[in-house]
Amino acid sequence: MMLLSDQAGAKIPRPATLRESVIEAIQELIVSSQLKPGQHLVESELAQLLGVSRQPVREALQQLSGEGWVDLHPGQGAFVHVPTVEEADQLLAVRALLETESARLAAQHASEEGVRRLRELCSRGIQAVESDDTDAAVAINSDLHALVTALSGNKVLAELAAQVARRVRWYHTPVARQRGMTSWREHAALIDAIEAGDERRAAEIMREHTESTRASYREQRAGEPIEPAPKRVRRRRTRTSSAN
Amino acid sequence: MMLLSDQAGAKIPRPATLRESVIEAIQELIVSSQLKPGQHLVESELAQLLGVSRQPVREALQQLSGEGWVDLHPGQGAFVHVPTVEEADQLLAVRALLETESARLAAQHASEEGVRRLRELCSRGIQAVESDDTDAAVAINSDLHALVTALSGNKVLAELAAQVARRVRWYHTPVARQRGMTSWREHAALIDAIEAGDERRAAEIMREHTESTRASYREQRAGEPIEPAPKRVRRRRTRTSSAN
DNA sequence: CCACGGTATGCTGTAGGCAGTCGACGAAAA
DNA sequence: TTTTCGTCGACTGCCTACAGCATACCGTGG
Repeated sequence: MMLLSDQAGAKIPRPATLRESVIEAIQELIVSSQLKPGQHLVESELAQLLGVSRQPVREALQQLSGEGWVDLHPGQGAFVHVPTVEEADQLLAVRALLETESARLAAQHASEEGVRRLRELCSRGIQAVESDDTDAAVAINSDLHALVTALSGNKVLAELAAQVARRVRWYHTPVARQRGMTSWREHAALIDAIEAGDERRAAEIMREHTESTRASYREQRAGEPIEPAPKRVRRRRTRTSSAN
Repeated sequence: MMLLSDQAGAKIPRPATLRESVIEAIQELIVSSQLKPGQHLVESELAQLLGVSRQPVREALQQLSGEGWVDLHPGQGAFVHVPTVEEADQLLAVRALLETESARLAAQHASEEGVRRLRELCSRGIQAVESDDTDAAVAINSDLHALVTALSGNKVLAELAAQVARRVRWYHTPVARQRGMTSWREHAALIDAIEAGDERRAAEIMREHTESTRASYREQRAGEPIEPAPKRVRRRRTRTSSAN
């Protein structure tokens, strides 16, 4: 009987509700800048674009609003959230805080199995950097941080950290690519500390690690004040609606 | 012209969208235990109960799921989240973390005006305790903590803290009432530290303050293992639907 | 008596449609 | 020319309706 479903974590790629698909699609459109900050998101347009009805789009927009991707103005609709430099810094500060605590707890609770998986990810990350595969490096970096939060044993903390991390990635994806190999040396040191159960050191390393990311963001923000003035405005009504 | 709308914060009591009203209504039903943990929330029933259509209810449930009040199981519907002792502890830990950092930042940035408002709340809280008005005391306590997070100057942090605080309140409303006057002495000390700009002391006081709440929760949890075994199950189908 | 498959039912997920509302545009008045 | 009011258009918010699915019931066979 129980032959099936024993394979833990081997969940069938659920047909996933349309809502979830739409959420991911819109997130993708936002991070890829196809939807620009401040832009008015018209439900019917998105619906048509994605080939679904308005309802899943509505629900997706609301969920995205809950995670800070879009701003919902009652009676007016949804607008892509305009990332402020200030807000990005605050986000990075919160991330630093959450991940530092995660590292501390991970040092307390991490199992050998967990440490093994950390090392696995770390070596794969270094490999990716050496072969200049920055995309992979960034992805593995995220996985590693996510694993640290998971190993903290505090699910609430892990979930919050994950949410913040997602937003951070949108705000300054390019920055993450800059620190290169240095970052992975810090990762290795972090794992050592976790394995040794040295919570103080683990926390300190993670703190410096995340704060240096924050500093690196602050440095580069001089060059690009993000966007000039993306005023939130309902899209002008198409005068001559001939050309669609 | 600009005569109106100068009065800051005097926003017209919006007719509020149905969705928001429904969200608050369901939250109220949950905290008041009219909807029990693990219970299957049928959209059409809630809709009828609240006198609205299914759509606002759906949207409300999804938003509530995002904030951890209900769990959404695709294809099965929404279930009231079952609060675990373990999870409550984790939530309190996260709250302690967020508020400690808030206190530290507040000590750095708080204005005189802010400190004044803190003292105002503190004295009102003491007054409430002295007149045995626990409800008011709890409310003022929340306001005070919220104000501290606001004074941190980090909006992201404040928002996260607020979200966590809301959930905490559901998990152990009764506990908060126990610590009485002690809690308010700690508040006063905290405000002193913030006014003095002593971030280290402010953080330490807040840490002890929130951690003692956590400890107080842990102590009392021996008596009531919350609920026996509220299995998540779809409600049985009504055999004879005669009696509607 | 237990196990298994068929059937019915209630629910969710999605679509389409209607009314209310908000903003923009343009004309009239100062 | 500048300000104010009326009108129009489009979009959101909500409701109703339908299809698909997962579960519970129940008869039949071992």
